[in-house]
Amino acid sequence: MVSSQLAANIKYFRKQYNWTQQKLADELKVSRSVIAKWENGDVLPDLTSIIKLSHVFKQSIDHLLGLNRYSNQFLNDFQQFYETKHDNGEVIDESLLSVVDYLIKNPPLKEQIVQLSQLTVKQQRAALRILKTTITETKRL
Amino acid sequence: MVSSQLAANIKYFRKQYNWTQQKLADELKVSRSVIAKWENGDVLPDLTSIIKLSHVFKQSIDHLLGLNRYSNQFLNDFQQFYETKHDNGEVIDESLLSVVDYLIKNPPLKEQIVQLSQLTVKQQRAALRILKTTITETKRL
DNA sequence: CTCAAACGTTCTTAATAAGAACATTTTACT
DNA sequence: AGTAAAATGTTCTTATTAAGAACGTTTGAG
Repeated sequence: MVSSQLAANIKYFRKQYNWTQQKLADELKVSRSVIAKWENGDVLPDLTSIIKLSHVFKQSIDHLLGLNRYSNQFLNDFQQFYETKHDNGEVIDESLLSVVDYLIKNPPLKEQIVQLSQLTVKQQRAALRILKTTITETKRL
Repeated sequence: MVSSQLAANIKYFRKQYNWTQQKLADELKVSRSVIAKWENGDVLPDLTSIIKLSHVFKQSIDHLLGLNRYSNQFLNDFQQFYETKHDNGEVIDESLLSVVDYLIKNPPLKEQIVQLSQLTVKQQRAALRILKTTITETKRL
């Protein structure tokens, strides 16, 4: 009940990699049966295993646990820093801060944005439309 | 040995809040003695307690554990700035700030990322794959 | 210097994760 | 559909280890 997402996420990410439970067990150096138990929510992985999971799946632990909160400490620092860089009165809005935090936890997404920024303006607009539709449709499911 | 930082961080954040071990224990609803053991690295908090710690201290779990995988490239001034705030040597990745600049100039994209972040992890992964494919294909034209 | 609050340690108990072995389900192939 | 093999789920036992209580030690304000 700590994190019902964890079980599902382990299974999900394992499948993303096309791994069997045995393969994942080998990666983490644990028995296969315990993987089954993690994925079924019978047992919570101990901290060592959670850290290993976050490594092999390249996910932040918070993400793995399905906790999408962010570090206010970091955001405060970022805001402070950013304001000193743009002390001409440019305003940062709240959502930018949460987006930044989100991107930090999702390097693959950040990388795509880098790629996106290198397209032509026209291509960027097209890609944005597709993204928007994708998200809208996903939410309707 | 999992994370020697955790012990120090618990103590550090507790002191930031000017809390006694007893106060923290009350917040987490655990005994005070176990807090002492956490802070001295004698014992690792279980997952439930770790999640609670990340809540009361408003820190991401990765941050609390002292795991920072975005460690190699950091924009120099932000790194300096950040290091003066946290002298524990944690880092953020370099392309982040340029991405931020890009997002500031593209509020619609920023808004889509906000939307994206509110989907389930699974949906996020799916959407990201679509975005990735979109960009890759666009570049081939 | 004192004593009270904060913190550290030891010992025991309880909780729970790990692994092995066995059972079931799913998949691939005919 | 039928079958064998691979993949996954479950049970039971053992071992690990965290939690709490009680006691000991340090620290700091006066």
